[in-house]
Amino acid sequence: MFAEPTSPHLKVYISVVHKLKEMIQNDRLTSGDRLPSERELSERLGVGRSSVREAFRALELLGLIETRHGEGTFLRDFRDHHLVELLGMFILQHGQAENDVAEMKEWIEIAGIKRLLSGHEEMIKSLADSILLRFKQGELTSISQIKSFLLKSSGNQLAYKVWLVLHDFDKGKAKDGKSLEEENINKLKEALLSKNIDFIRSFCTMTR
Amino acid sequence: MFAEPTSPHLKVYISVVHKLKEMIQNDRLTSGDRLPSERELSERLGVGRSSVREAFRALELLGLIETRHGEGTFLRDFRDHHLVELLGMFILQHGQAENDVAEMKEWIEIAGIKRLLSGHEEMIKSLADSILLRFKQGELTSISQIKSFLLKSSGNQLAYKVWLVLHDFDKGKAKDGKSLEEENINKLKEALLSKNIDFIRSFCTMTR
DNA sequence: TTTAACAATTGGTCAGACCACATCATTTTC
DNA sequence: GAAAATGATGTGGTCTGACCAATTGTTAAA
Repeated sequence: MFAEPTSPHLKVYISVVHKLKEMIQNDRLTSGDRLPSERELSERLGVGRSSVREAFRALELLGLIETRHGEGTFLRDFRDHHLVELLGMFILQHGQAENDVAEMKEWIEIAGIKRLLSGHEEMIKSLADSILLRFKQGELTSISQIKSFLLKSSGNQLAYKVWLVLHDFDKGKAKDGKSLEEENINKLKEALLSKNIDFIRSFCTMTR
Repeated sequence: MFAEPTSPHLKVYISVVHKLKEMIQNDRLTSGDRLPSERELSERLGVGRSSVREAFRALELLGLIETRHGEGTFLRDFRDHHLVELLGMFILQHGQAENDVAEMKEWIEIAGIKRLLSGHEEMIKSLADSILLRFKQGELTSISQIKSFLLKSSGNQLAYKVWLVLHDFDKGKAKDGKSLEEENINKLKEALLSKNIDFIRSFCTMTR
């Protein structure tokens, strides 16, 4: 996955990262599962413990794994990643990146909802009802939460996950606190039923 | 920046990351500049070299720094970060429905090209000409390559990177070998100039 | 049964060794 | 004198072994 074109001397810690990746998918490990100990990995892979640690530390900084002193190393839920902080630390000083994030997030929102609208009439209706209900119950209180709900329901789980990541980055910049009246929800419901993409698009961009 | 609520025992390599960050800001270091050597940092910060290395390896995996054997460690352009690949590696691992990948890829293609078409007439024209020229020169030989070229030019570098990752995963499934005649390229050029989204959409889905 | 002490496992950190690579000054060679 | 071989030095790459600290499970004592 990473460039290793000219050099046949792939760094050991990188190879460990790759091995871990394989191990995770082969053994179907999911968040919370434990990874082998540093010493065991060191033996099994025939590399020094320090190399294993370099790989672990890198993944830990990313928030992809979690290490607990005396217990072991565990896989984390990807949603807990620290990329936000990390990139904020080093990247987001660069204005361009922020725009890219916001824009791409919007692309996913629109495309995802469009996909949703291509589904059965019944499904859309019950979804719209569900949104209204949840709003009244105080479960959905912001535009972002509604968008999240819609995307999760849209059927493309990958796009939903990516959206979550982008949303993390974008958060703070977007003004998501806008008053959300029942009026708006009803309009949204109508727009969904009538497949009024234009309104939906304006709804999605309400936060900026 | 990172959570260190209960534990007063901040891991050493994390503190090194922080020190590096300060160092970078205080000394106004930019991409290409050299960072102190591992041994020097180890002394200056009063920590073991292995801890410095753990911090360096983490930042290297992220693509924030670059390490050259025998030379030293250098700051990279933040825009080259490997974040997308890393996330892809772990988000896409769970046998994500291949359909999701292909679909999302398409979303990015369409949205990216739409964005492109909202640019200046001149730009679009020269871009179309450029594609035709490169095709004749044998530089662009497949539909994917053309899409890649278009997306890279579209302006959203983040979306382009994500597309590349998705393409990596999608590759092999798509039949990209379809005969690509100059005829097709000319039609694409026309479609770009006339902003014929429908044709472009069909062009993008030609590989499946 | 409950509690206390202990042993084993695991991560956290450091120090030192050795190799490979790059650079530059020095020396040798032509 | 110019070019090529040489070697010293600095740097990253990796491994090993040591020791500390946190956690857990086992065992022995109360």
